[in-house]
Amino acid sequence: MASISIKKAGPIVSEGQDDPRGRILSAAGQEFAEKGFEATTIRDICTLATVNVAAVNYYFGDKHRLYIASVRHAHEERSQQVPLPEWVEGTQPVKKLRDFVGNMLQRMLGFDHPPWQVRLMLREILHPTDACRELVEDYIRPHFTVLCSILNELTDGEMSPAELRRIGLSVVGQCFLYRAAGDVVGMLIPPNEKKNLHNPVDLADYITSFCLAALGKQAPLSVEVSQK
Amino acid sequence: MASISIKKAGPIVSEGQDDPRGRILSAAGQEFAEKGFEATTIRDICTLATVNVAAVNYYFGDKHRLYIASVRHAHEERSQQVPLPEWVEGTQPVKKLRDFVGNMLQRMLGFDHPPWQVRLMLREILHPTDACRELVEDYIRPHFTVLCSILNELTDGEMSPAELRRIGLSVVGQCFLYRAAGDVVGMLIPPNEKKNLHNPVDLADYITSFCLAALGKQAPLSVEVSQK
DNA sequence: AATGAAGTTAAACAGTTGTTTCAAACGGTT
DNA sequence: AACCGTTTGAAACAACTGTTTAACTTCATT
Repeated sequence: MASISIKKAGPIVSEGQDDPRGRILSAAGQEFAEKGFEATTIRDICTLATVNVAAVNYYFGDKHRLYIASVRHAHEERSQQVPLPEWVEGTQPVKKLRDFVGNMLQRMLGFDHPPWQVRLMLREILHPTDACRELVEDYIRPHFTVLCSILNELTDGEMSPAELRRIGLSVVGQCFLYRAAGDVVGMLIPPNEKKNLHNPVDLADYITSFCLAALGKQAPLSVEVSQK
Repeated sequence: MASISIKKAGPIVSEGQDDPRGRILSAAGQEFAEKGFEATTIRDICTLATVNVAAVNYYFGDKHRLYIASVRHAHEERSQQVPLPEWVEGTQPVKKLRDFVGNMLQRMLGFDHPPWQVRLMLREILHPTDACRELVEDYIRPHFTVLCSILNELTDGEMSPAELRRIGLSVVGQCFLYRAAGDVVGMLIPPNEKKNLHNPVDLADYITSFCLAALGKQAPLSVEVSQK
């Protein structure tokens, strides 16, 4: 009746080929990332996962709880795929900032095709649902906190937490645009320019320079760039 | 049979209360902006517009063409609602940049509740469909071109078009984050901080300062801010 | 071998979807 | 009034949706 027992993932789950729950989770993530919650059908997911339609209800209860679980699955996987860089004691904050920006772009844009995990998280950021709070607390906030502490080092503790957060958002915003509005950005700039400049490495160098210059930790862009 | 005559809007359409086509367009825009294409039903739209379900097919052919039309309608309306500022001959480029950023934030964030037009366009930017190309060419590119020309003035023509575009994207990105990821930003910062700092005026001042400092047209942030 | 829980299946359910049909109502012109 | 193209209306259509049912298999434990 009211008590439906739903199979939960144990602490250690072997996500091999004979793990229906894992296959559903992976298939659901890809479909949800591609088409969104409403446009994705349980039948599509189950076809991709090669399981019966009833399996979703059996393992997750319903479509909504499957979505929640797939978002969690996505950011857990992505945390492992692209972990935060670790710095040795005494690393220059300038280098830390450059590493962090490069890491963030790597995580957001990926090497070639952005993995579905990021696209799914992006959907949740843009149009938050129940899955958003956990995503923010477990994934986004920790990263943002690291960024703010780097900026705090960089400015020798001269700035208030509020100012640090605002600067942090400027850093994130510049990266975020390429991830969220990448298609439109690609339409605004010439194709060859996109190939030459819009790769994780050059973008990270540029965005870091832009921010360092704004903070007075490096010569302004207009001077430096115009001289080269 | 194959030739279905669809009522097209003439050059001048009175969008009064007795204009079913206009009512459908407006209702569709709001619904699409709120829920997206798939999750929005024709019946919802027609109920909101107080017309019969058959009216959508009569005036627009099908749901997809209604969507295309409503995106066009959205950016046409928004262009009139928040036109680009006009500057008198000899206006300082610094002021132009500040005006432009303020204008962009106004357009993106709105005064209080962001109008549905912007949210609909945002959806198209994030997950482009057929309606995107027209949106970019008629709405986004003209604005971006103005921004780049302001940056060109500001840097005394020292920078290449490619560099100007990249800096332009830095400006846009900082604004875009608050619009696209506003909910998550709101979760990352304390509530009172959001009220105090995250309004169009203060944000425009800050973002402009950040960019001017990066370009060496103003003292760096860390010095200026830490002294006040 | 018998048991019973766990897993899987095809089929069906009730509700909603976009779209179409066709008759009625409208509004101007003859 | 009679005509006509244009617009509206309620109802129906077939297809698809998430979800459930109940029969079936699998397989370790007794």
